[in-house]
Amino acid sequence: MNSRRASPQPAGKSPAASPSPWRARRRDREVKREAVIRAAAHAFNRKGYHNTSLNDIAAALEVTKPTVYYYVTNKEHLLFQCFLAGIEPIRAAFREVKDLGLPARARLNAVLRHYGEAVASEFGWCMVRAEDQDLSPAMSRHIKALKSEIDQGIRRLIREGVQDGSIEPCDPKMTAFALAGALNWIAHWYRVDQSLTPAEIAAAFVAIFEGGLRPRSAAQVALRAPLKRRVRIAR
Amino acid sequence: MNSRRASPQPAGKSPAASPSPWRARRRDREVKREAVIRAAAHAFNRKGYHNTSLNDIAAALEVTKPTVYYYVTNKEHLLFQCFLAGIEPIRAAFREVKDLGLPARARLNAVLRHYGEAVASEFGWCMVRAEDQDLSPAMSRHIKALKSEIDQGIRRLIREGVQDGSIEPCDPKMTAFALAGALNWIAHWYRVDQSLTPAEIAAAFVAIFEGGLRPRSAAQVALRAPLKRRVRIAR
DNA sequence: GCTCGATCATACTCATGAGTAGATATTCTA
DNA sequence: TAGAATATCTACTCATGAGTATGATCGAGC
Repeated sequence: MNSRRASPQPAGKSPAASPSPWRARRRDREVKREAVIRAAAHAFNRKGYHNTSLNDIAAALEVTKPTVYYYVTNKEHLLFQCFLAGIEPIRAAFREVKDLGLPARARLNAVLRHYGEAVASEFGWCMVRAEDQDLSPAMSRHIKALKSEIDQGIRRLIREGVQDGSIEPCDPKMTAFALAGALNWIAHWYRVDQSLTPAEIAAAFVAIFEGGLRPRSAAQVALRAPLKRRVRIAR
Repeated sequence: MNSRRASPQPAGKSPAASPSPWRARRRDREVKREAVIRAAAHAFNRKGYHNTSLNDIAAALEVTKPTVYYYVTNKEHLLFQCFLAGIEPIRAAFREVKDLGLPARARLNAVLRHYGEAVASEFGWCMVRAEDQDLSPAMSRHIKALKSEIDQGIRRLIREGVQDGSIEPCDPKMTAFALAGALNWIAHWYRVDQSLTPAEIAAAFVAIFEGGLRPRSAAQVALRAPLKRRVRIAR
């Protein structure tokens, strides 16, 4: 669509040389573009996608609608950008944790903590709530693929955990749904209840997932080798 | 608005006598009204609230828009009716379980099972996704109150469980958020993945909540005695 | 000072969808 | 069978919001 920027080398200049006057301009433009995306995320967060008009977003930035369209191609792309901003930290968490040599449950917990924080972030709503229903088929496929990547990553960690004995045997699919669901839901209530930080919430949730509701007695935990958490009955 | 039904006694007839020919008529009307609500729930389910027009709903019923308006006052009320239909079984579950003399965890599990089934039901989407953002302030308050009632009910069961020793000590608020969130999220994926029945899913989730991810050895499960003081040393 | 491209505003178009006014058809009762 | 409810349709109004055509402005380089 927008092809103005298609040829960044004005032909005839030395290619690799000087970042040239554009660099600054570009950065400037990029900064504004990001401001638009942040403003959109904020508005979507508060009022929902459908109840937010591009006029609203423009007004929040103290510009007019065509200005917004100067930076993004349309509303759907705007949502998509918010989605990407929200999901990227989660993908990063998977990469980060990959080669740490930890047992799978520890890796899973680390990922879930990042996941929870991402959902409670500015872009959490957009990430969690970008629905097929609101999107063109192409965009829907794209988003679904990214979501699925996360889902599969969680399932894989669960499977690995069951194999290395750090996770109680369970159905990886259902368990992944339960974990992700609980965390996703944070986006629905965090807005109104900010008594905890995202990190605290994520940590609390991970603790709940780990232990489960059923009370556990002290003795047994010890006999699982590599674990450090202890429980004691104080009579 | 619609005041045709305002004076059911045509003045001059004996008031308390004969249920009169109206009864049948009324039932008929009620049947159609429910059909409208079901059709709406179905459409909301598939395409979301904002992407469903009343024309769509009318078309699904093979009538026209004004006919739909003959049975419901507006789109928002329609969503509200769907919400009520979805949430009622959950409220019923609380009542049902109340005087059963079970330990709190068993009562909680029963409620959660019903909860999960409700979310996976036809009206699950509407119940879970009826957002303040889409509703008038009055309606929003009403829905929030009903949702809060459920939330408080779950928290109460958790607290009772911690007291009677059937539930591991935990923060009731966070735990309730985690449980409800995981179950609510079913509404997002059940549509596309129907490999399990709602009851099976609910049961699987409850099992996950109970046990947690941390492996537990076989022996210990048996020794859950009535009441003991337990202290957990975390980290 | 002039030109050119980047940026932004004014003032539209156009489609969609909620909700309604005012017929018309149907059915039940007297 | 007249007439009164009841039920449904045709044909609108009206507001909103996405997206655009077009022109003004501003700053950098010559």
